[in-house]
Amino acid sequence: MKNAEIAALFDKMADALELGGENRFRINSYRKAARAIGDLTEDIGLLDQQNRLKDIPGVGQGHAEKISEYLRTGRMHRYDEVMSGIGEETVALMHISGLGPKTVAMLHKQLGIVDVSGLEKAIREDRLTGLKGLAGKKIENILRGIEFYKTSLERIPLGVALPVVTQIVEMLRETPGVAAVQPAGSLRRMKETVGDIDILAAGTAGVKGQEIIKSFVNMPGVTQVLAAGGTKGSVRLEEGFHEGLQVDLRVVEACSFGSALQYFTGSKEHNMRLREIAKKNGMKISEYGIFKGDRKLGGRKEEDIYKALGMEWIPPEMREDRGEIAAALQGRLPRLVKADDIKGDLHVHSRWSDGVSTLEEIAGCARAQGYKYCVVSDHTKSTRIANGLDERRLLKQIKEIDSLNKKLKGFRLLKASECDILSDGSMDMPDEILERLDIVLAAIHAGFRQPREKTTERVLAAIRNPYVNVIVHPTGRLISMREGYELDMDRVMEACAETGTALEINSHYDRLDLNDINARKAKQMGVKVAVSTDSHYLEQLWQMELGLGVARRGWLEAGDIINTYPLEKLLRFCRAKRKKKGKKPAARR
DNA sequence: GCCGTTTTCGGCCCGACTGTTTTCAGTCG
Repeated sequence: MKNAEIAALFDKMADALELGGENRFRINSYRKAARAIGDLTEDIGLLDQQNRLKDIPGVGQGHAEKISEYLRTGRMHRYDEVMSGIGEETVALMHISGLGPKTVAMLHKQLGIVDVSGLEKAIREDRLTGLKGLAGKKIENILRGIEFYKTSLERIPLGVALPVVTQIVEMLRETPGVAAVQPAGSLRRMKETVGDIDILAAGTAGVKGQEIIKSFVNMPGVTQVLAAGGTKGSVRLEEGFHEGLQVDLRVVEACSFGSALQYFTGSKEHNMRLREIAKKNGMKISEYGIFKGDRKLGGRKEEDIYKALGMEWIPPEMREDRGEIAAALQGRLPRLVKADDIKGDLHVHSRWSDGVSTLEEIAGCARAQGYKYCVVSDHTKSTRIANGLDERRLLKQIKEIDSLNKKLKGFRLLKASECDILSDGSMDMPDEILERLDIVLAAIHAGFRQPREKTTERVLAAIRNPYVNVIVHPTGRLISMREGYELDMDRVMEACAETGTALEINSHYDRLDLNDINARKAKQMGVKVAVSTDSHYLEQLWQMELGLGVARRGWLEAGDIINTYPLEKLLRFCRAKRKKKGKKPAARR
């Protein structure tokens, strides 16, 4: 799949064009195309073969030709053209906070600066002073930007940012004069990683925004104040919170809290689309409200904005301009799954393998969480490093769970296994043992570097096993650490739909696997999903929240998710596949 | 460079903050 590669090329071309002072709408068309290509679940090569490149939103004749050319020849002459005379490192300078296209272009032209080290040297030699718009403070800011750029290029996993935000929000709630506080931005949209944190606050009557901003930038943990005006404060945090993490606070009047929340939640693409619609209807949206002429139609609540535009309120997780606006206009938004729809966790490890808790502790904690059941799914023997169970130990665990269940009323521990899919596609446990389990999870834990075709066949073999109910962490990716294994997701999902096998959204903050795009694809292909935490200690059970975020970003409803089912229905789902045993699945295409 | 209830040309979101300026440009989200 060349999708990511091509998306990156379009992004780089957009940067280079911006640097060249190109028409901003043209630049935007490259960015839009880059994003749409990055979001594709289909192989862009396949789309090209089927002459469907122009079906991609934002890809017209011109972009389609560039993509085709690249797929055919491995080159894109437009790329070479826009990058001629300018290096990738120079283009990357624009990503330094405080530097934009104008300044980088000027530095390049007047001082011949082409990369970060050249820029640092020029600053040391004081060669920037005297250039138009550059003086003491500005240069100081650029230096700080360079420092930050060098230390932290990566976005932070949602699961790391969320606890930090909770802490800051609590601190703000206790600040005198604060009437309301709410996280916004990509964090509120539950995006898997966040670049910075946006928080919105409203003051009580008579309190000046400046006072709230002042307490915000003076809170403990702040190492650097980037801005401190009357409506906006921006800081970086020290280690302990998360070194270098940027947090922005906006303060608005209560009468604009909803419109500001809508605005600062984004995404940018979603908001741009809304504003287009507003404009067509003679309205205007800003963070202060929605207006027709001088008349304010609303802004106190977020719903006001959507209502004025004739649509339902759209849940934050859906606001990515992926069709949610059309759905809202037609009143066809899905009723997204909610936390209290979840009846149990389908993937938890005990101390029998590499977890730390006993069976009793897991049962107690899951029950306290309000769950009706919980799956104990320890590793199998091939995963030696995790103390995987062999047949004898698994049989022993089954016995223990049976006897424990007799003592539990209104709650059940489910007997299970996170069984390895071996490199030849066979299972790490014989069918006679799997048959004794309530539910069987299957996973790849080794042999990541197999070619796409081989890995796909391996997973398909597991899906065809009549006892396997869920393929867990299906792509094996670790966020910003490891790409997943190569897998033909179309064939995997077809086979899942056909056999009644579910795919997991693994909620561990490093995984979130399936991701949002694949989760939505699963639904479209009629595949059921399991949202589970893969907890190894009980303090991780909260991460269900992260997996639910992914599910909601994938437009999933309770009915799409098997652990919203009551116990009996879940067990029926698992047994149904066994009954199909003997029926040969259709030959692969 | 894309797109079409504005339809093959003329649009394409909007405002705040900073640091520089002497009325505003650049950057950011």
